[in-house]
Amino acid sequence: MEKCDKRDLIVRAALELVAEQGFHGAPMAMIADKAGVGAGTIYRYFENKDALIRGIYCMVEARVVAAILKDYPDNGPVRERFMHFGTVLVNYLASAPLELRFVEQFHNSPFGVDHRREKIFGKGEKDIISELFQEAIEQQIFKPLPLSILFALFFSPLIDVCRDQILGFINLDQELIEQTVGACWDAVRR
Amino acid sequence: MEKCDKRDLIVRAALELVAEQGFHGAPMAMIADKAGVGAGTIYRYFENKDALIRGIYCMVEARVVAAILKDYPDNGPVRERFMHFGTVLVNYLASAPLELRFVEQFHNSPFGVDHRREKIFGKGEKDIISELFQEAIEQQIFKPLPLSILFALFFSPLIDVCRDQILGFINLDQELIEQTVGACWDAVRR
Amino acid sequence: MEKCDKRDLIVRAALELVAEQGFHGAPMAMIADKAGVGAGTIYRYFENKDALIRGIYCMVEARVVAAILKDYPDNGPVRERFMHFGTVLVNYLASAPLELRFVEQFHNSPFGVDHRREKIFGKGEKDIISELFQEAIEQQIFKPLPLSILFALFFSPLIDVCRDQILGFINLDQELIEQTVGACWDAVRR
Amino acid sequence: MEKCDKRDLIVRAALELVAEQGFHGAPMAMIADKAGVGAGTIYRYFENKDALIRGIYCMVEARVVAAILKDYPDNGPVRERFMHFGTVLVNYLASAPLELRFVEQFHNSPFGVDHRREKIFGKGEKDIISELFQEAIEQQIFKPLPLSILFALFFSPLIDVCRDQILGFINLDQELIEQTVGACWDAVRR
DNA sequence: TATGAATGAGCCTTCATTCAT
DNA sequence: GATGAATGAAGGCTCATTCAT
Repeated sequence: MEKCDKRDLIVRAALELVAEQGFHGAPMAMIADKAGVGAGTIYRYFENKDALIRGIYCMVEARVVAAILKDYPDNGPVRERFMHFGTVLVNYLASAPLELRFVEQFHNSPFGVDHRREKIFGKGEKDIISELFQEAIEQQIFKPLPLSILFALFFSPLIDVCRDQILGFINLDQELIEQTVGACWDAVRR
Repeated sequence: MEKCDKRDLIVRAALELVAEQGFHGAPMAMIADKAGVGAGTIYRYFENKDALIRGIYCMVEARVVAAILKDYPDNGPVRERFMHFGTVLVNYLASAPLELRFVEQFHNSPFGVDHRREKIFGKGEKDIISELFQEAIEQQIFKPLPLSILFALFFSPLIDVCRDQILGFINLDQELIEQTVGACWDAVRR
Repeated sequence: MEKCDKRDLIVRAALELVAEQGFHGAPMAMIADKAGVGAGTIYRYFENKDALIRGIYCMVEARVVAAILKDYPDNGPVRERFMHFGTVLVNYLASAPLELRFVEQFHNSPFGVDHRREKIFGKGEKDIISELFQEAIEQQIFKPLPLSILFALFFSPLIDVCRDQILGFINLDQELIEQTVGACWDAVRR
Repeated sequence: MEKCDKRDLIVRAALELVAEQGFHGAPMAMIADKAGVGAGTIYRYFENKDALIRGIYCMVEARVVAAILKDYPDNGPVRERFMHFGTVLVNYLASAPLELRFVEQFHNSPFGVDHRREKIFGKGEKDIISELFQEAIEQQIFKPLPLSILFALFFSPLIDVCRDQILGFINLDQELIEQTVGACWDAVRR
């Protein structure tokens, strides 16, 4: 319990610092300080800073997936399920600035590329989202494009929009979110 | 001549290093080394590392814009002009891995946010692309969404796709490019 | 204990280097080396080089004041008290070459001017020496001159003499010291 | 002519920068800039930075001596001649902040010590001031103290007072100057 | 297990000096 | 003679990581 507790404190502190200040602004000592633990303690839970960063990413990813899958309309029509994905994703990220900023930092770094490579060429345990895309392609609901292009068409704009919302460049409301997700749907559907 | 020569060597070296190794992997000494100049020389051309990075970004941005505007069908129908933008952009970026990787590093950093803020809230000298978007909105060709959302819908997937191409995750050909750009068009058009 | 130990080692090393080689001749790395600590360790005890220098100065000043106040004839006649100040000061400084050289370096530097300004215009917590001067002025024992001029008349020659002694330009003994301090007394007294 | 002109420009620029910013604040490039010459040009007139500094000191010293000897009452009584030295010196230095600040920088540095050593133990070309001190000692007007102590008693306070005037810590007028020089006379006379 | 002082390699930047023009 | 771009050693400082307690 203790162990998990500290680990969590460390992760939270690092997440916040990286999100707000970038990797540069998150030295281990500062993370430890913010977490209220000794600097050396971090190394009990993570082999080194890279491992810590990757650990945080996994956690964030898991949370996002969990959010998306909550109330997921398993048996609804394809469009409804995609709209669910999109709106929940935007609602989640737009209200989780730290997670979003962190993820963006992560994606552009040696980490990001490796992680993406792993994901695409890796053992490929089927996840529910990929499956849904696959299904939509097979049912000829989606354009006959490679999976990763469809991913880009559907998710990239949403993440960008969340970032702009967080940075105060736009002001999302539910209607705007639905319109935007709808636009992404238009991009992928036949 | 000499002067331009050195400046250019420095820029190329820095671009390459940042693109391949990230900001972390591009210390000034290494940039100087790769450029074949003394470490101090960089500071004759750029006030400091930040200025160097920003300088490179501006150069890359200018090049991309130049590429996009080449053979731009000024008087063609809106859709044709957008397709031109999209395909030229993808062709350019997919064949310019260093520029693309650099730009992505740049966008996620204090630099990037500042730059974006400047662009959105700044003096706002009308650029040709914004004008085209504006026009398409007014003509009710585009969905009635904020400009920055339309930008995200149209450009984000394209850039993501270029990245995947460069990293070898997909294999673009002209047909695929056109289909992808077409999908982006579907996202923004009414 | 450990902490004080290292801090002290650093201070000693810096004092010695600055005294012997000037500020220029005392890079942080060399100080660390001489102190037998890592370069980074210095920054655990002092925010930066400036703070280190100022810290040393305060320490030296405190030591000098302590030396001067030892056996101070609180209730003796004014002249005796001044002679005490002068002779003890010279004896102390003439036997503390490092302190003296350091203080001289310090006085001529941005530090020195700031420190002097602070002292003269600052909150002005009354120190025992200023009080004694004030008393001597009020009792019309001293010439009616501004305090800082009296300070100069009494202390400047003494410090100069100490420096010459240390540099081997003269050879002080107790008699000479007393004669010199007596001369300074002649300068300030009516 | 040209040559002397440039040399002078360089000296003036360096004097000003060193006086105002200290040695740290006077890089060769900045001196060259302020002098309106090329950086390399300085090296035509001075072997290196040290030589430049020493050259400036010699110039300043010569000017001060010249000022002191102007209207020097060759045949006046000893006291009058000393009062002349003192008052002229203070008047000169108090109105020449750059020279004074420079000299103070110079004195506390490897330069200063070497220069002083040279002066005391050097070939010892008799200068007019030393001669006057010597004379006063022999006539038993002065206390029987070593020459360098008498120098310290007479000159140190005056220079200190000038510095305080320049830094705005006191406000000298002719009467105050005379009183102060008089006090210095009291220090050295029997 | 937890700590945090200590480390030292490495970073960005400055600047005295040189040398091709 | 004059220039100033180029150099690279050196400086102040940071920070991931270790280890004695």
